[in-house]
Amino acid sequence: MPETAARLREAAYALFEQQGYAATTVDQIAARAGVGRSTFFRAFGSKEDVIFPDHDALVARVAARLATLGSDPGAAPIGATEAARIVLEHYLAEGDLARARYRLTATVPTLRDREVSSTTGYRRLFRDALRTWTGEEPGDDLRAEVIAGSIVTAHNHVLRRWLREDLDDAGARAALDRALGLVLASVSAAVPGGAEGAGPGSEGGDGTTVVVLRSGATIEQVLPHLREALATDRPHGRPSPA
Amino acid sequence: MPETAARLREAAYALFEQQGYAATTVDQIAARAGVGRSTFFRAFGSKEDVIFPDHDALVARVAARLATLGSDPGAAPIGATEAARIVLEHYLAEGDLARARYRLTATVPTLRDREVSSTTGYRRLFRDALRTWTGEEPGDDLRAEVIAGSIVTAHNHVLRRWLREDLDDAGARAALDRALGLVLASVSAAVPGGAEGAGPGSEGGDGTTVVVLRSGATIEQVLPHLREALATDRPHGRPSPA
DNA sequence: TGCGGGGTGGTACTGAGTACCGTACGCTCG
DNA sequence: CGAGCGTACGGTACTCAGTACCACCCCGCA
Repeated sequence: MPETAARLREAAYALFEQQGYAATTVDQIAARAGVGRSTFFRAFGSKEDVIFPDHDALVARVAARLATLGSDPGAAPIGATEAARIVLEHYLAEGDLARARYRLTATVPTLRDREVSSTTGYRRLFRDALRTWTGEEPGDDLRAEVIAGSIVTAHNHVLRRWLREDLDDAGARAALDRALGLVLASVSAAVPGGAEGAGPGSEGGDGTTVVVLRSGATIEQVLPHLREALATDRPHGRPSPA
Repeated sequence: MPETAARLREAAYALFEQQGYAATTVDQIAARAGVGRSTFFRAFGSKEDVIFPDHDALVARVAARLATLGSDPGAAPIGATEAARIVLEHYLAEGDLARARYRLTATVPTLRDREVSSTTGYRRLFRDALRTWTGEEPGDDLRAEVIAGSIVTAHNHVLRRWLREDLDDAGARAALDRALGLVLASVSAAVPGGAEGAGPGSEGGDGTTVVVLRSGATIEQVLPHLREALATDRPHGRPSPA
């Protein structure tokens, strides 16, 4: 926002693209911006922060959107989709600046790590918001975590394609809708819509788990393959396509 | 493995728990271990590396397991499950050391970021291994990315509960099976063709797939639960603990 | 004119990480 | 036995990010 910070950011990006991130010192950035070194660290807390400026504000906006989910379980998928779109729209609005940042983060391991770890914040946000949907308790919220992670993954997948210019703005918006639709559809099956308890018959003490991936066949069709799988003496059975 | 590195690691953990991570200098660690500062940086590339030592070796083992997936599409879920188990077993074998590391990473933001970004390696590994399963191309592999992320999330969820001592070793193993079963079940529906195609008796055109995660039970024990699961008219079956 | 506060520049310091050199120990080959 | 040689170690010196602190200047305001 302030004039000085804008000049510093501009100088930093120019030097990074020209000499590389590691080879550029904070002194050089400050000198190019015509300010002192102290001023740089006042405007941005660190050398990395000059690349990820308004990140916190964006997180806050997503949090605000997710906070409106409240109690209505049906609102979760819609709200999550809109929250993800907030992030995408932010990058679209940044335009070339976002793509310049991508070129940097794709190259410099330090910056890539920084960006990756920043996604954790979004994961936590979505997980907490989705817990009321999945009906889980904090600390035992596997479904919420998985769904949250899938949403973030789907968003980042689309975003990355836009950053690489595989997609234009409209294409990215459409792709995000499709991606989130795919994720939420495949994941909704695991959400207790009617909120039933455990699966049928949880008395098994030996830890055997049978997962039916796609039903529709009769027992008679499945049985021989199941028998074969259970007959193996290997600790883990093989999948039995039927 | 080397004697010197072990002493350094021991000294580092002792000082970190005593004074905190930031307040401990590399000089102090080296002095306590009775070696010079140069030796520390020769053994570990950085102050953080002393906490995450054999990470690369673990990644390599997972990669090796996933590399055996090859072309058989039905092997993907089992192979992924076993690959995730490799990681869990590694932490279980570490025991108290892993929990000491967790206490550190839970406290120090820098270390937490480091650990988070390290999960990216696993995500990439699983994604690449799963691409043949999902039948996607590099760069347009949304499903593979989502499934890979879900597997990693599920694993980390269980691992975290074990680190917090919510679970003992056996409980963690069982929880990982259940968690991965849940994830793979809800996600396999989105895989085109699922696991059908190869394997014994691919006459079932509807793509029903039964995965036995841990055998040991007889058919008679499993059958009633399986019948119940197949009787549901929902498109995707739920995991059926038996 | 005097006074206070925010943005600024400058100086000095700590500590991580790197480069380099000298050295000691152990090995093999002549 | 000694000469060479590679490896691990210790020490020194340097760069640079990040922090703390202080002096300054400009501005509005009384």
